[in-house]
Formats: sequence, structure tokens, C-alpha cells
Amino acid sequence: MSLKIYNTLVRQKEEFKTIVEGRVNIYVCGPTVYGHSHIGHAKSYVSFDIVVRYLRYLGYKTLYVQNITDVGHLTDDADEGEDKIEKQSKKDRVHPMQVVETYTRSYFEDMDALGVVRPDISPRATGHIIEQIEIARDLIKKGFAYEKNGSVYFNVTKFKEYGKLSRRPPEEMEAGARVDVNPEKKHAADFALWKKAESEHIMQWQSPWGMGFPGWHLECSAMSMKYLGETFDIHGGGMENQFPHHECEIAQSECSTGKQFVKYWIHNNMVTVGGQKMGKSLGNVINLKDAFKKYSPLVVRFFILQSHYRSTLDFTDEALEGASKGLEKLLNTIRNLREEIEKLRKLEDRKIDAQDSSFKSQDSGFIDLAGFKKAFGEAMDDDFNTPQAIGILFDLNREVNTILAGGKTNMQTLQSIDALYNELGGTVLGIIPSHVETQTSSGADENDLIQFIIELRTEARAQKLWAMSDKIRDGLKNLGIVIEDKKDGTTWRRG
RNA sequence: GGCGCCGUACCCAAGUGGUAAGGGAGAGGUCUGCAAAACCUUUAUGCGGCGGUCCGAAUCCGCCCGGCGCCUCCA
Repeated sequence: MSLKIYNTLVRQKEEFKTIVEGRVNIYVCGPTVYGHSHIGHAKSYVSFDIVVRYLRYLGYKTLYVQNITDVGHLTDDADEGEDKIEKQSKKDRVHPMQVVETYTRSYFEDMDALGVVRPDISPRATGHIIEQIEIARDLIKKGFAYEKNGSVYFNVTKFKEYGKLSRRPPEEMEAGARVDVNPEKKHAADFALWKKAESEHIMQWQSPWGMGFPGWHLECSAMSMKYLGETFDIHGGGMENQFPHHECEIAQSECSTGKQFVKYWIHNNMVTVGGQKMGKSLGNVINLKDAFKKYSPLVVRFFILQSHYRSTLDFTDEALEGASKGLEKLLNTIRNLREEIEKLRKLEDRKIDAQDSSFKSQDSGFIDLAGFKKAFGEAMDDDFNTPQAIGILFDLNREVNTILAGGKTNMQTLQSIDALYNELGGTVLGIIPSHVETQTSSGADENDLIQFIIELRTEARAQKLWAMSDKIRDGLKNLGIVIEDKKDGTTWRRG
């Protein structure tokens, strides 16, 4: 088996082949930082996090670039309207760059919480004005763009392949255009590479066409090609950006270089809330910081990965609760597994001291770890099928629980299982933390106190004082400590 | 109007030609003082409907019904 990726350019799954052997260059459209991130961002960046994690897991030396859009993204994609950052800065009465800084930090804070591995390079549009001007100049020189009143527009009629990604040729655009045609443009579908700035516009730069600022699409071409080359392997982004954003990126880049821009286009689907699209105009946007108050970031991540990245994800309390329970089940097993390993380690130390070799002869249930690993890989190879991969983790879970319950274990098997969980659920999916809290994993005074209370309860139970022992258990539960009586003693966890 | 997606049990969700993964919820059982956890069994002769192709279809084709998205904002 080898990795297959659904390429929007050809609308089907293709075998993944890198441009340079063993290396992958990937660019993903980053956020426009004028507000806090919402669950749509979470779905998008968790999805691409999986792409990057899996590529690295497969051994590809992966360079991941994701931009921060801090200028040029207008409130209207038809090159009209205000700059989003400037608009927010007026609202908050702070400098645009303060808006940018505030929400960039907020973005990374949320992504870190979700376990999203940071991009290798997070370039900002304002830091690449020179590169953007250079492409605009080049396109004018080559006859693909024209200047009008201090603004520069790309002439879509000069690029016969315009529309190849979104399958939306410009001829068809004109008829159904909803927006008024900008009189500066030769064709309704022409888009801005550079916009003339009015004097009150705070963010503006010197250019060959006077003071102005870059068009939204241009930054991605400039920054991706600067760091990844004129042709690179993967470009990702949200489905809604297929048109016009990505279509425009292709036009600018390919006309400028004369080469193919990107080999594989990956687009992730959208989040709906209660069956409806999530959008500002509908007022149903769920910010991550709010969502995290109710569901842990790990639950949100797990929930996202339980559906495929090309499917829409419906955000409902019922579904999140289900995901929360499911993840708890998975992590419970990991906790029990690691506690068992801890227990055996202590036992082993003692036995070795006593020169008793009988301990090691204990047999364990057979578990086909290689088979699970293979099945997991096949799921991921099939266009990053995380729901199926998670299903396999649950299959593994059942077998591990059976082994743990049977009590016939040995160190080596348990450690191999733990290593596999770490590899598949940890490194690749990022849903199994390397440290799941156990009663032995942290040694605070509080833990000793809990242990002491449990001992008292054990004594009460020995005397069959059920009312008392139940009272202790209920009391601890109210404090967030869950007690479980097992064959060989009582364990506890924070629940 | 143009382009596209989806409809799988009570809920979420894989499966895209070979006879329905997984999670949640529910039911029964084992273990346990009880509980929890765990395990076992169980819950779609059927995958929106109707036709068609095929030895064989949830999967391919056609029509119909229903829901949604992009072409404004938004990942």
C-alpha cells in the first residue's frame, strides 16, 4: 500500500508521489487574524496537522509553511469593501498591527491546545510586500496584468486555464455575477494584485504604482513560492477558498513562472452547527475559547478526527458528548495499561532482588500488534481516513482490555502495546497524550491524602461497613475522584 | 441561474462492485457487597424512494424526493 490523496485538481484520489524523493513541501492557507479562532479553524488545522504528522510518520522530510494574513483580505472578495484588519482596528481603536498581534497569539494558543503541531514557517503578508510587488511587476511585464488608477489587476482572459481548479471558467462567471462590476476591471472576473490606498488607510506601502497594499490572493503565491519553490507538492485550504482564492493563486503563480504551481490540492470541508452552516452572517459562530469551556481541546480534536476531513462536520452537543465518552473509554484503557506496567516494574525489581526467575515465565494473551499497525496504515494511506483509523484503535482496545482483565500479562507485551498506542494514537493522531494521569504518575501530597482515604475505606469494607464505604466513594466522586474496586485492590482517577 | 456535495440503525460515523467497521445511547448476561470499569451477547436481510446494468450494488447508471455548500462574509 502507498499513500493516496484526493486531489481537487483532478477530482479523484491519486497515488502520492513527491517532486523530490523523500521530501514534501506543503503550504496551507492560514488564518486572517482579525478575531478569535472558531471551530471551523479547528477542523481545518487539525485536518492538515494530520496530513503533516502522517507524512512525517511515513518518513518524508516535510517542510510545512502556513501564512498569517495580516493585510489585504477585504470584507468582500470582489476586491471591494474594507480591509478586515483595518476594520477591526477601528472597532477596537487600536493600531492594526496590535490587532494582528493579539489574534495571532490567540490563534496559536488555541492550536497548541488542540495539539496542532506548529508550522515550520509562519510568514506574514506584511513581511513580504517586496516579494508581492515583484510578482505583480512581473505579471504586468509578461502581459498578464494591467495597472489602472494606481491599482493592478490580473487579466483572467490571458490565462486560458483560469477556472481549472474550481471548474468555473470566466465566461460563465459574467452571467451569474452577483456583484457589480468594478469599472477599473477589463473583465468582471479580473482580480486585484495591488490596490491603491486612500490617504486615511493606515496600512500602505510604496510601490511602482504609488502608495497601496497587496491583494489578498497574492500573498499566498509570494510566500509559498519563496519558501517552497515555484512548484511544490501540496497546497491545502478550506473548500470555500477553491474559488476565488486558490484559482487566483494558480493564475498568478503559473503565469509568472510558466510552471505548474502545485501538484496536489487538498481541501477540507466545512463545519455546520445544528445542520446549518456556520457563518458570521448567521451569528452562529462558535469560538474555540468558548467551546473549550465545555469540552476539552482533546475531545474537540477527537471529535473532528472521527469524521473524514472531506465531510462536513456537524457540531452538536449530543455528538460532542458521544465523542467525549468514546475518548474516555480509549484513554481509560491506556491508563490501566500504564498502571499495569508500573505495577509489574515494581514487582520485577523485587523479584530480581530475590533472584526469583519464575516471574518472567508468565504468559500473555496473544495480540497481533503488527496486524493492527498494518490496518491502521491502510486506513491512513487511503486519503487520511482517520475515522477508520480510530476504529482500529478501538478494536485494539478491546483486545488489550481482555488481556488486562485476564491478568496474564508480561512486561514485554505490555510495553509493546503501549509503544504502539504512542505511535499510532500519539504521534500520528495526537489523541493519546504521552502522560495520562494515573494515581502513580504524580506524587503530590494530595495524592497521598487520597490514597490514605482509600485505605480507610478498604478497612471499612473489610468490616462490611457498606454505608460508610459508599459514603466515602460518593464523597470523593463529588470532589472529582472516581474510585474503582478491582480484584487486586482499589484504584482511583480524576474523572 | 451556474458548479458541487450529501442522505448508512435512536444519535455520530467508516465502507464506493463481493454480501454492512467503530463510537455513543438502549437491552440481556458475567464479575462485584453494591457501584464503576471491563468483557460477552444483542439492536439495519438492509444503506432516502423507484427503476436499470451485473452472477452479484449501500457501492455503477437513470429518474424522483429530501438536506446542504460554493458562486457575498467565513477555515
